[in-house]
Amino acid sequence: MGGPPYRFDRTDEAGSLPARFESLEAGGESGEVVSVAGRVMLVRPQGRLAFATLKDSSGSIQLFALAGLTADFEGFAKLRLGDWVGATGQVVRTRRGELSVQVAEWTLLAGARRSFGDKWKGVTDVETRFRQREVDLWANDRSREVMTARSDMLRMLREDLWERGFVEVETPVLHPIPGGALARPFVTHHQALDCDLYLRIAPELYLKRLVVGGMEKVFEIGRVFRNEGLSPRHNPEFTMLELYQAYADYTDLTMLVEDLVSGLARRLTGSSALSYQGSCLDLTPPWRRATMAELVEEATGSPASVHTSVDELRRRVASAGVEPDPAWGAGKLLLELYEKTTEPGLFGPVFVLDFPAEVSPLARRHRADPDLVERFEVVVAGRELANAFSELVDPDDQRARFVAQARARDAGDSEAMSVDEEYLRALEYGLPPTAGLGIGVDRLAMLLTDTANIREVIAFPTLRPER
RNA sequence: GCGCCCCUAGCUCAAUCUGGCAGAGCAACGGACUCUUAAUCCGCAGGUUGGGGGUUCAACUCCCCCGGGGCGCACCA
Repeated sequence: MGGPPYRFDRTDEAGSLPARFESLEAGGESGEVVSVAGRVMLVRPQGRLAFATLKDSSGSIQLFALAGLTADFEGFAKLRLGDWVGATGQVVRTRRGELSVQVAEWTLLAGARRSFGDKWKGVTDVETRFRQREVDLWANDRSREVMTARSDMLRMLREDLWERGFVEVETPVLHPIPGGALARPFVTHHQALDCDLYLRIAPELYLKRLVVGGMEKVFEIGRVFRNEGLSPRHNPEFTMLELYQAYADYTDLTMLVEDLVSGLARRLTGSSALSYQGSCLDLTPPWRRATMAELVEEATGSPASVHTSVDELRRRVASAGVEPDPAWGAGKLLLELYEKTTEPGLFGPVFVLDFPAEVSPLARRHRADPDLVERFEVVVAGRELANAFSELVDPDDQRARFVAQARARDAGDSEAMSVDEEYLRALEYGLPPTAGLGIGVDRLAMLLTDTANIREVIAFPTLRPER
């Protein structure tokens, strides 16, 4: 059979050569033969000499071909940008000081029929970059760096959690009832079972069932799907880290979040104080802790809580520019007030503590105030990064919260939850005191790679299909 | 979903404001060149200006519809 070879024996990565041959002088020959492989990024044919820049995933190296020395020199001089080449030869340094592989033998590993072509500007068109990520990754080093950083981040996250005794699990993506978050799901259909299934909006309920079963520390890093709009901070499918720890409450998780995130920043960027989109972001613990009520008062100048009169809350929500729904209680009104007046001004890192029970159907009531729950959101760089709470363990209270959600759902709230009997049955077996945490992994990757658009950290972000 | 902006050669961009022959660099193709570094030089080719309709003697340019994209708003992580 013809065509390109089925394999190629590479001895060295391009990026490893400069350090190894640091002492080689200009015009010098090392006497060492290496084989390298990669993509041709530039070609500089020059009569009976030719230079090419070869790039692999570790870096670049110059190939140096000579008519009298290189097999099929004519073919080499005709390489096109984008061709994949394997080359073998002695490592030399040219007279001008460029470390090179002096090509004796070479082979075309894959020809590029298409090339993006511009050596200087590469590919900048956003649509091309995300629709044809293969071209983006080839043309833009930065894109590969971001992908690699994301992988490093995930590895470190897992290592951290394993060291702390957490067990990684996988739970269903296809859910008979979407639960664990307030969001509109994607619907699909199973032919053999002849029933609709929903792509998960959160793994939460299944993970807590594992805790019921005795798995005291579990986590899952997985894709979740929400049928909502796209934005620079929202992709319909995104990656969530959720973890559950028995015998712990939400205060324990504040410390865990601080440690995890600042530790990642330090190991990935070298410092727990980093620069994000031109702003200084210091993730060194401890982070500020403040209740939602305190923050609203701070931002608006007058006190507000779930115990403020509904009339006053309604008035203040209206003056913040939101038409209050008559069905909203004090809790929902306070959350609206917070989201409109306070959250936009937060940069963080800050723990926003103690949410209204009304808007938190899976969280346990606050030990000091039954109208609140023990829940926090983490705001970092002006956006929500994580959400956590002491888990609701009482099956009767959970049923009541589900029923309230179902009523809202019947009243037209497409993001409200349904009553999940399977989950209630699990709770009846006994869920020990447990704290649970969710972190938006893509947003964490954005922070750590200093990228402004969630699409930068997702290899193939959701786009409208080409027609 | 609503508002504003963008779409010109394979890539990066001019020409659009003020309607008057669609251009350049890179890539590609042909050629020259024995140390280049975005090599250089000579030559050649490359377009239904996102699609459709309208106004006009004349439309990349002005108007309308459609498609795709970006940002903002809304919702969320």
